[in-house]
Order: sequence, then structure tokens, then C-alpha cells
Amino acid sequence: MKIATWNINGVKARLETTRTWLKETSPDVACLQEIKSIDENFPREAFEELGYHVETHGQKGFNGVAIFSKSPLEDVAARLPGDDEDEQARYLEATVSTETGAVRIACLYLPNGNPIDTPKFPYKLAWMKRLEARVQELLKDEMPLVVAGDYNVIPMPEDAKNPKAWTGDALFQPESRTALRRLVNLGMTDAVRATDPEPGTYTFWDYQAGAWPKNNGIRIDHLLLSPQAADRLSACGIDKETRGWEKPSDHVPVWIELNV
DNA sequence: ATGCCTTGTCGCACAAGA
Repeated sequence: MKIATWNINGVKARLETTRTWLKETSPDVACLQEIKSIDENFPREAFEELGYHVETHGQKGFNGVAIFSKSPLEDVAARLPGDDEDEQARYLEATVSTETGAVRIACLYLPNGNPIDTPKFPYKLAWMKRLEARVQELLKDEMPLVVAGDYNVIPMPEDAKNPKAWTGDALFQPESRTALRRLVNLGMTDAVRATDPEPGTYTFWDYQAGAWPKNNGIRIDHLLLSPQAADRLSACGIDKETRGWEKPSDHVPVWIELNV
């Protein structure tokens, strides 16, 4: 089973790009972030006609996540538990079954958290604490679990071309990195890191200041795998070429293959 | 040091992103 994650930065702006990518790479499951669309306006037919079941959790203007799957999505659950006041559409879970079992998949768009001297940063940290509690809960099921998405956290200095430039940024704050490490320490495997990427492997390049041609990127889109999922990991990759396409997203897809 | 781009919003600039 091929599972991919991609922050598309607007489904309306990226409709044809996303369709082209799906046709070329044919993931079984695609987790999308920043759809920037309410559910009613989401162009679901454009993806259903490519053979996908479509689940969305959107809001007006910003954020929003979606999961596409070639086989039906079961037990779909939107929203990260732990704060009933939180109205931001950033989290969607579903189960995909195969002949040999099932995989629980979480699609997330973790808060950016900048600037760090505003309520946005504590919101990010609180969100990460809620995520840790949720993953802890899901791990009890012992079903293969894949938590995929735009984490908005640079795990290590080697995950940025210019780590010093990110000092003081919410994506590279010690608190953000610690919170991600706590998640990993529950027993989760960072698929890209585990498959020993080349130095200079990134998933995001800013639109500004020629970041892409200079490879001035950061690695912030991750797939974290439970032990049961990590045991079945057979391949992992990054569709970097999409960053060079016309009208690109500033993120690129990251994917894994699981033997299930 | 700041802005550099891009998207969406009932637009005629601004917020938000990272």
C-alpha cells in the first residue's frame, strides 16, 4: 500500500496539479493539507473520477485536510480530541482495510506557531500535546498506524539548509522539537529519517528569494509509523520534481510503501 | 533588519503562511 502526504496550498489553485500527480504516482492513499476550502465547495468529483474515495474536513479560507483512498475509508473521524473550543480544521482520521488487515491513517496540518511571542505558539504546543495523547490512545489498538502530514517542525539541524536562519522560529524552537521527539519516543518511526536520506533532503522551499533553485529548504512534512507499520515499511520517497512544475505548491509529496 | 511570493477574501489591500 502506497501512502502519500502533500500540503497542496489550496485545492482550487492546485486542482490540475494534484490530479496530474495522482495520475503519475498513483498512491493508494493520499493525505492532503491546506485545502483552503469548505467541504461543500471541495471539487470531490474531480478526484472521484480518478478512482478515489474522498473525505474532507475543511473550513473557509485557511487550513483544511483531506484523505483520498482507492478503497473505502472507514471509521472517519475529524478533529483532534482535547479542546472543544478549537475550530481550526487540521485533523482527519480514517481506516483503510486490505485483504490482510487494516491501517489507521491520520492526516494532520500542525499549527505553524509564528510569531512565537503571540498566542499562536502556545496553541501549537497545546495542539502537539493533544496529538501525543491521541497517538498514545491509537497505539493501544496495535493496528498499523500512519500519522502523516505537515508537522511544521524541523526535527534536527540537518533538516534545514540554513538551520541558523530558523533560530527563534516556531518551526525550530526547542519546545517544538521536544514535542515532536516526545511523539517519536512513544515508539513512532520517522519514515524518511529511517530510510537514511541524502544530506539536503527537504520537503518545503519558500516561494521567496529563490529558495528552490538554491535548495534552501526544510524537512517539515513527515510520516510517523507505529511499530506495526514500521515493520511493514518497504520503501519511502519524496516527489521533489513537483516543486519545479508550473504553479507549484511550496511543499512536495512524501510517500511510503507498506507491505499490507 | 525587512521583504522577497502565493493564496484566499465578496478586493480596489490585507492576513496568513513558514
